[in-house]
Amino acid sequence: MMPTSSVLEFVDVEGQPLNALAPRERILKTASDLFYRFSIHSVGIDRIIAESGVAKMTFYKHFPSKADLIATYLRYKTDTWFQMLASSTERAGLSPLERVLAIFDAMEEPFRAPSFRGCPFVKGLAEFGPEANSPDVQATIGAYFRGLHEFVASLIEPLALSNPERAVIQILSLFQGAIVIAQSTRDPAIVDANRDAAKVLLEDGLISSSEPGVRKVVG
Amino acid sequence: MMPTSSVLEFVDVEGQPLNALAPRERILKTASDLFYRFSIHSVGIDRIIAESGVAKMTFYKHFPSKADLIATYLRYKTDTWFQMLASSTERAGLSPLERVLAIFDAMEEPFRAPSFRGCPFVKGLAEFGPEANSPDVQATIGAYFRGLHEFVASLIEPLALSNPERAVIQILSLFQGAIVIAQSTRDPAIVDANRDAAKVLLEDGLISSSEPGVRKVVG
DNA sequence: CACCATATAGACAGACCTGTATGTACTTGC
DNA sequence: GCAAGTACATACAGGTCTGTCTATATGGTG
Repeated sequence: MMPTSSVLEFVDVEGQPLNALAPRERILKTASDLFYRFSIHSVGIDRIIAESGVAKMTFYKHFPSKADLIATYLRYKTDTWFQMLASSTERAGLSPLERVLAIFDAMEEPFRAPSFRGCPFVKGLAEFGPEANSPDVQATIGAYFRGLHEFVASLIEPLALSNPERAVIQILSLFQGAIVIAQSTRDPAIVDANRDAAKVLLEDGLISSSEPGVRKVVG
Repeated sequence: MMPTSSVLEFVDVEGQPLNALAPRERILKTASDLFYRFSIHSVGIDRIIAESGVAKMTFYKHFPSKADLIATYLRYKTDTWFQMLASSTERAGLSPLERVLAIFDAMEEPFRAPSFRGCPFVKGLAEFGPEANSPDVQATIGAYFRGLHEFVASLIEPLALSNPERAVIQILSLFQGAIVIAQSTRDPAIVDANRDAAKVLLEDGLISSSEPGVRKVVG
């Protein structure tokens, strides 16, 4: 299916009010907002249907079950988040080190948004842990964390550190930790603090190559 | 063992089978286990009552509402967790720097436990965020995060860093980040990695006094 | 023994949950 | 105009949720 245009061909404009979108997008946007603001278990199908202005049968035509909607919601969050990370890290003129640090810049804008409520995947894992019975949802969450790990690893690899895997989990910790701190204290200063911390760690001999000063480089 | 006494009156019998405990303790232990393993919203009162082998009226005599039980559960987790942190950081012979790093040692054992499911308060915040309608629960979660912040601040204060507040949130990030990483990857190596990262950061001129090489305390 | 606090057992109300069923209106292509 | 596809509106089934109710059993203390 094409994005929004398969049914209503004139609704190709982004940022339209909800009732101008095709039903499937209305449902997904409404669910995404409600799941993130509140939590997944505490938001029922009926509410999503009511707030998206859709009939119940229409909902179940597009999403066979609530679990299906949840997984779609998490994939949607994954896509948009990785796009933000990519656009931050792929800006022209960044050195390999700066590219790693750019993931912290990507957080700044979301943190300042009043609607910020933490990491959707940490929240998802809180509600759908190993003992849950929703393979689709759990797989989507797992895919995000693996994807993030690989993404950071790919950024760190060009630095040619002596212990890159260790650096990856340290940077990931600063990254995920920043989200938790920002969520609980609402202080965006954590972004600068952790970007600097990451810089120190990456430049430090502990995790970089044992000969300080030898950097493999790029421009 | 006294700090927990507000919640647990006669817990001198650790490790006893559930049915040897008083009803209130049976309820709290069962609820604690279920809330943490699954999630709070997905575990109903009926299940807690069934698994703790208690009558419904007995439950509502000890806990006026489910929200009351949840808040008590979180206070119980707060108490036990701060006790672990205290016992790790107050060991004899530790330098001020080592005391800060000791909070990472405290995580190691919980991480290796098969029952480890992440931070109960991050999970709690995922289910009872700012828009929830459970003041008691939200207050308990907020109290934990403030308490942890103050605890780390009190450990860092003796180091006499030039920007202690910045160091506090960096260490907190490594701490909370380690929990998230451990939860999603199940790799306890994150503990050593982040303890070392914290050491580097604390010893680095960036967050210690601005004249590199001049270290106020440490040791 | 009587008294009382505390426990168990289980029915019940009222709300909410997911998912299905029924029927109707609107648009589009032939 | 007609058939097919899509969406809307609403009722309903069957289950679960929290919290209340009644009735009964037990154990310690006077």
